[in-house]
Amino acid sequence: MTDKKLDRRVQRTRQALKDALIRLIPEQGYESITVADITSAANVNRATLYMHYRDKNDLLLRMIDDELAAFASELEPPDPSKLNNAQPSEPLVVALRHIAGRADFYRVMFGSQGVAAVAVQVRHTLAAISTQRLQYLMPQGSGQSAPVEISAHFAAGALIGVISWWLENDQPVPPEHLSRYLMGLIAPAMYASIGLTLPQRPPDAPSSGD
Amino acid sequence: MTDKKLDRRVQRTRQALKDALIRLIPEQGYESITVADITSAANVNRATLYMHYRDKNDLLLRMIDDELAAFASELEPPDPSKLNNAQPSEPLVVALRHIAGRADFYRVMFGSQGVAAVAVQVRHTLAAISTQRLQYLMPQGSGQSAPVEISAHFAAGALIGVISWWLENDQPVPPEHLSRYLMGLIAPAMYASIGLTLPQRPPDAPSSGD
Amino acid sequence: MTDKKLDRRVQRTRQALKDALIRLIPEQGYESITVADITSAANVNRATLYMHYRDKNDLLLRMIDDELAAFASELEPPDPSKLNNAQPSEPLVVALRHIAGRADFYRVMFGSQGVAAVAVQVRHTLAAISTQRLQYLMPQGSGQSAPVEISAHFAAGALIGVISWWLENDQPVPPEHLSRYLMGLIAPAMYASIGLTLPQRPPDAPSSGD
Amino acid sequence: MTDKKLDRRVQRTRQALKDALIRLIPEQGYESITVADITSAANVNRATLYMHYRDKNDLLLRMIDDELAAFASELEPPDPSKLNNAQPSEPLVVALRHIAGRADFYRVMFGSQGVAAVAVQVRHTLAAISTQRLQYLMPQGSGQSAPVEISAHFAAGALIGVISWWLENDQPVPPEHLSRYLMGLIAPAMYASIGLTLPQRPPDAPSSGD
DNA sequence: ACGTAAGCGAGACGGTACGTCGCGTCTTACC
DNA sequence: GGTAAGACGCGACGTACCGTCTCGCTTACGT
Repeated sequence: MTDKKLDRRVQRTRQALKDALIRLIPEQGYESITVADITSAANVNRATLYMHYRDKNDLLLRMIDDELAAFASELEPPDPSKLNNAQPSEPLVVALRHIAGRADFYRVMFGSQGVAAVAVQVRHTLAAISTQRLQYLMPQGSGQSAPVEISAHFAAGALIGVISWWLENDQPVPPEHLSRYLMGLIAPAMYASIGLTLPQRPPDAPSSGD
Repeated sequence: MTDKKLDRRVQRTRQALKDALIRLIPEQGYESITVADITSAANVNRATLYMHYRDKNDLLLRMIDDELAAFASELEPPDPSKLNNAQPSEPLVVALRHIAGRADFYRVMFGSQGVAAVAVQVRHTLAAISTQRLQYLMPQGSGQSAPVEISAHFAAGALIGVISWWLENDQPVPPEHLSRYLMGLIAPAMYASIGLTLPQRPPDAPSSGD
Repeated sequence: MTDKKLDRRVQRTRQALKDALIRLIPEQGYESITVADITSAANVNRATLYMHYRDKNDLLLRMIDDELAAFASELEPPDPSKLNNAQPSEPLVVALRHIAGRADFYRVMFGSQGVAAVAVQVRHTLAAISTQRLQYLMPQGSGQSAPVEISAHFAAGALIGVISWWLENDQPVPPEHLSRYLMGLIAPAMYASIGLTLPQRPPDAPSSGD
Repeated sequence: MTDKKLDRRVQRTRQALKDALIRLIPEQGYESITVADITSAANVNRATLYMHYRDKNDLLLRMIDDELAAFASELEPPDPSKLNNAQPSEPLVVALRHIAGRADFYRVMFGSQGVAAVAVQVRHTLAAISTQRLQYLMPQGSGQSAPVEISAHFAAGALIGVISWWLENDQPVPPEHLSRYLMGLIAPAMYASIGLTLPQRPPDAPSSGD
């Protein structure tokens, strides 16, 4: 889609660069990789990278964009019954399997040697998806925006937190189990978010003083 | 504490460097700050930084360590009744207020221009605190649906997600409200985690107004 | 002559390249001109230049060769009576007029932004012509005070020196006057070179007018 | 004089760079020398050159300036009797000996691989010296400026021409002889220049037509 | 209180990577 | 077959920071 009517050489070059970057990140972390490292791993001249990307950061971010676009398009329209019943959300399992497949790469990207921009972008994408789903599930009349966004970023952050833990510990549980655990945690929170936007017990005792 | 019996000049220099870094981060983001930027903002020779810190990363991480240590010591031992009642957790409000006070700094650190290592370190610290609290609350031989660590990283990630959103949007709600929203989301998840259930259905009052 | 039975397209292309180079040299000096500059000024693809010339230096030198060949063929066989009388040497006037016609070009070529190889080639050509003339004029078993080659390079260098000055100062005197001045300087030296002497003192007429 | 109160390291570095350049020029010509060549020959980091000179051209021109300044200061004030009698001018011999000592260097600089700017600068310096001497020798009353400049550039160019020939042919005659030859050629021309500014025989037959 | 060791300013330097430029070659497609 | 368009390998450029290293001056401390 992105590279549709492009010179074959261009396609080959870009793919080689992306592959090289993904290969190198687990080996030495992102920051310490130089453009020369990438291009020599891709068997391409250093200047060639600059024909296609602004710098190595641009290369990385475009790769992440592709990943996230693929993720987003994999997700079917949400089905309330599934969330309701806290059944394993198929898309989540698919995503976790994908991540497990590139575990070395994602472990670095979400770890101390990672890139903040990637985590932020992933969080925003997940939050956008969550927002969409929550609005789909939400009772029609209610239009309060802040709580929905909060819930969405809550869910997105929680996912990233758990996935990071999962990767840091070398995926101690299979994707299917992790997915079930996750749904068991997210579902009640989201349910609470939809059913009532304030804590169940409204604070009848106002916080005295401030 | 750290600088106890140190030469006054040393204390002045180190403080000037920290202040300079904190001042510069909101202005230009972390990565693009050079050692020369920091030292010239601190009115100090460039070589001087290397007398006190390994490099600019060392300076940052030592600052973050101090922050997190202060946070952790602010938190009292968890009190089950509070979580139980889903009342605003005081330490959370305190933390949010502290963050709001340095919003410019934290907004950058958790944003695209931030430092992955900082976010990771914060997440781990929060997860450690959560683990401790969950273990404190957990029924002895409980059949919790998810391992404690997963729940802890879930909560930690969720907190970071919401706080990041809060900072990115210039704190649209006061710390007290945010804290209440947060507890309303975390509590059901954590309850589910430790094997208890909350009433699934709100009494019957539809979410009126907000 | 060079391009006789060549494809018309080839002729057009080569001429366009030469014209472009001559046009560009006064504008930005030689060194800083790139092949892309030349070809885009010639409305030709960059790769096309390499079909006809090895590089931009080859293009320049071939142009200079043409110039010098034209010069040399313009010069009639030397006539002793003219040198004797120190009358303006016709070929010299012709040459100066030609140079004045392309003053912008030659000013650059002989100036700081010029090309050493061009100056050297011009000097050698002039020296060869001078050698030829001196040998023609020289008494058979003469006891000339300096070897012919030295005198020839003396004259050639002197010519270049004066012409360079003339161009650098925007031709402050017309070619005819300059030619007369030049002969007034070269003649005594060349006479001395071939062992003759000129009358040391002019009759008595002071330099009237110019 | 130029480097008086400079850091010793600076002096050492600059000298090493100059030496390296002079050493390299005879080996590979000027153009093909890279900054890396110079600095690695000088046992200095590449970036260091840029601390002291704008680029390799700046380094070269500053060296030439030093040379020319040294030359100019070696010349005693001109003495008319010497020029008059066409005796070997001592400074000229000194200069030729100096050039012979660095023949490899100057052969390149004045040859096809040379730098136009150097030849131009040398010519201007020589012309300035000649102008000064001619004005010193000239009859007081006469104030025609053009001819003096022409004569000066004539002499300067002639010197360069002969010296270039001398170097190209591996100094076939010793400096003392060359100096005598040169004076034998220059003296009559300069004498003519001073005594009479027009050719000895004013053209009583005007050049018909132009 | 004061001499002296330390902290520090100034800045040269070696080193590594950057992003850019220009070259000469090559492929692909057009006319 | 001569070109246009443009990707590419190559190599050098000038710049930016880094971390280290003198070399002196200044300053706070310990006796």
